[in-house]
Amino acid sequence: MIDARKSPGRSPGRPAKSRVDQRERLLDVAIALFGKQGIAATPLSAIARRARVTPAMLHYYFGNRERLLDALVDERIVPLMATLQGDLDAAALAPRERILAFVRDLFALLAANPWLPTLWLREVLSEGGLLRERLLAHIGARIAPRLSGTIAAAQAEGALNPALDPRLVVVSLIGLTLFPLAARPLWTRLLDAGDIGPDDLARHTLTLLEHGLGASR
Amino acid sequence: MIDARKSPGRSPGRPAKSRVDQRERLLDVAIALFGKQGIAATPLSAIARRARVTPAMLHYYFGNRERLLDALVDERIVPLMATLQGDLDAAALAPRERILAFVRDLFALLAANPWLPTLWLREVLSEGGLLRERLLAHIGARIAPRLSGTIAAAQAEGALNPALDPRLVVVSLIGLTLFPLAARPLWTRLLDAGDIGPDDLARHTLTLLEHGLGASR
Amino acid sequence: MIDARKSPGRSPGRPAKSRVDQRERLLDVAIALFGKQGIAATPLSAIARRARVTPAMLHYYFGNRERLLDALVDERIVPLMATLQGDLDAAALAPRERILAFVRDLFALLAANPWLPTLWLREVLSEGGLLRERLLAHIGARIAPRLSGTIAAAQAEGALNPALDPRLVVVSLIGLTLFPLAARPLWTRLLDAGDIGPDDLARHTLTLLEHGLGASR
Amino acid sequence: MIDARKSPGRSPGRPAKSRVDQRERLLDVAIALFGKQGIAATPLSAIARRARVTPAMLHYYFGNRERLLDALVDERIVPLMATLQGDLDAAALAPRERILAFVRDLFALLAANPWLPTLWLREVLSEGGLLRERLLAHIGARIAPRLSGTIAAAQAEGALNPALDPRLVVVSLIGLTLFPLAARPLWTRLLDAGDIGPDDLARHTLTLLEHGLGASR
DNA sequence: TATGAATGAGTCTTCATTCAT
DNA sequence: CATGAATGAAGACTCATTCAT
Repeated sequence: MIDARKSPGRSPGRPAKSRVDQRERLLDVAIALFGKQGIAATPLSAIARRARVTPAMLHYYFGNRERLLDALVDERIVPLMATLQGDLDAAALAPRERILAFVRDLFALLAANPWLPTLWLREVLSEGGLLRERLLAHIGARIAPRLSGTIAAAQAEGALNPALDPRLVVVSLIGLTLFPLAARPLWTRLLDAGDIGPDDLARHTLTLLEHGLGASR
Repeated sequence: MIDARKSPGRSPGRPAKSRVDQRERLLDVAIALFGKQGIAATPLSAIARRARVTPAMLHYYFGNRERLLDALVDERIVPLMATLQGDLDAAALAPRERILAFVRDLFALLAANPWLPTLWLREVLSEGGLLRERLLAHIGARIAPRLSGTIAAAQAEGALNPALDPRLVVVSLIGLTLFPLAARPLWTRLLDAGDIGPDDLARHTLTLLEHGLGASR
Repeated sequence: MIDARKSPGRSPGRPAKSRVDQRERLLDVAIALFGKQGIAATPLSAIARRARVTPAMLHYYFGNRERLLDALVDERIVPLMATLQGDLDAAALAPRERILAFVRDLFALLAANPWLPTLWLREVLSEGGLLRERLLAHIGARIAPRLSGTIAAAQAEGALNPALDPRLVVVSLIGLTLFPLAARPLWTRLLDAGDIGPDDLARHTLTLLEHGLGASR
Repeated sequence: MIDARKSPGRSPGRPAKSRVDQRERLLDVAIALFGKQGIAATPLSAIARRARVTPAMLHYYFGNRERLLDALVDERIVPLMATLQGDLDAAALAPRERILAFVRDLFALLAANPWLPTLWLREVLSEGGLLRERLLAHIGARIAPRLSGTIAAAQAEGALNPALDPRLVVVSLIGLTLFPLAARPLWTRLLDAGDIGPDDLARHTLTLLEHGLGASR
């Protein structure tokens, strides 16, 4: 399962404000703003203001802008991907089940971290995205091959239409999960869809995938 | 069908350099860079350098940054959308055919204008995107309602699984077209998929949609 | 007497637009704007826009900004001062009468050229004024000595309090004429004095000069 | 009485450099240059150069150009006006005495702050002056009505020629104080009046006000 | 005679970064 | 541990000026 993560709960009452806590808080603020406005459009001073510290303190904690991004990736984004990787490795499940678990957990992950879909779209998937190079190695090594491997296995088992290119199935999976969540504020407005929640979305996608991807019988 | 548009062919050798030509050339350069690096991350000086003019000249032609974006939207993006709108209006075709034509033309449009998918992802779909407000009205008025209307019509005809929410079908359509093209450089690298062209992608998506969206029989 | 000058009347119907006319028109516009906003705050482009020509044409007619100012001084301001000089030279009148004529004509001059008081205050009298050096020689040679000479003569005749320093009388004369007219928009607002016209002002000043503030006995 | 104010005396030798001191120093430099050259003609870079800091530091202390002007008005100009207001409120004095005290203090004030007369002429009294709106409210509320009220009271007491319009007396008072001081560098040169000091000027003006130009009988 | 195209220099402003305290 | 002071570099924009046509 996926845990919401968010800022590490500091039980009020304790003196709090340990060096580590402060650091986490700054990362929280940074990631929220980066997700909302994009990294290029978010100056350190904006993060500092929101966190009610001085810009100098961001340097104190992270050294410079680049290293703040490094920290963001290493401490906030990469850890989130462990679950997904786990789903794909779960040897106990049939390939088809593993894929469905992956999609379900991906939805949960994205819904639990609202900053993630937009950030990913803008800063990882888009050319010139500021987190791209930082994450490529990781995805390329741990997620992508496992995912396409699992899909190929499902096809071998007859659980998936063998005519489809497994690599394109990967692409489609992401396009049907990440994208709808990232664009949600938009289509909510545009299609008057305030009533559609992430769960409806997940269910819709799974239906679409199963009927679309299923061997025609 | 979709025409590539790009810069209006100036046969090299002729002096050319009319005011209009120059303007078009600057828009070409601007849109290419905006697509590649994002708008916020592209200073006017970068556009000027690429076009081998001074930044002052961009002001000469467009007044200011905002108005450059206005020009981009009005002269380059909005016109592209006429075809798509036409597909959805084609009263001669059955709803199901109209949807397929829309997807096919959308693919063609995105493939012919390589700057478009990323730009759209970053600057229209993402919160805080710099073209968002400029285009929302247009999409909301001309594309979105026609598209979901056509889908509903297809369902009424029994050509589409009536259990699906038409609004979510819209979202899925975009997620399966715009997104894969925008992210292509990425997954090409990640999945070692240099051999997959836009046509393969289009075919794959149409297959997926037909089997997924089809009435279950 | 003083003539209103303003732009040289081009009777509509004639082809007009001779080179000379155009030049005059540009000077009209320039002097009006300079008077209203100050010279430093008025770019050539503003003058051009108001005159419905291109900035390049201002260069065409005047060469550059400096020379436009030269033209303004030589062709518009210096000629206005001839009357005043004449008043002071009028040998037929007694000194006291010459002074009164000077004040009266100064008022008329300033009232007939509404741009003049502010322009003079800002650009001649204030340190760093942009017309200062251009006009100093002229005033120093033709107006100032004549004026203080006339005052001294009036004192010699017993028509003026001999205890007053004639040079300070000069200063006071200007302070009681130029200044009230330049600041009129302000005190009109501030003192709710919309009903006070230039004539009232002139009458008041002459009274004040002749009798001071004292109750008449 | 009026105190000279100027920059808060930092005895050279001590490190000083407190935030407040630096700020005051920058305001000193700014106000001096604005007085000398006019606000529109003084770029921040000129102030910075004179103060031997970078332009960025002006932004550090004041945020932007507008706010620098605000600070100037609030911290340097408005406080100066308290004395004048006090003079007019002094219930112990007869109206006539209050007016004389006002003129005397106004002279002292203007003489002690050499930047003030020109600045006021150019930036408050002239149309389009950059401090105009910022100060109008203040003058309109605190100075103007008290002054014309006091004048009317003096007339009621028979201490002032009742034929004069009190509002025009206000204007004349300013024209005989502010203007001569603002234009002093000019008439000093023009009338060869290097020997006339502010005190002579004050005395002259008071004489003139009380008796006019007329020979004493 | 007049101007469209173009630019260099300069202005205001923002921002990441440094450093002494 | 934290920050106030300060700055260099860069960005958007304005403007006087030039020049070929």
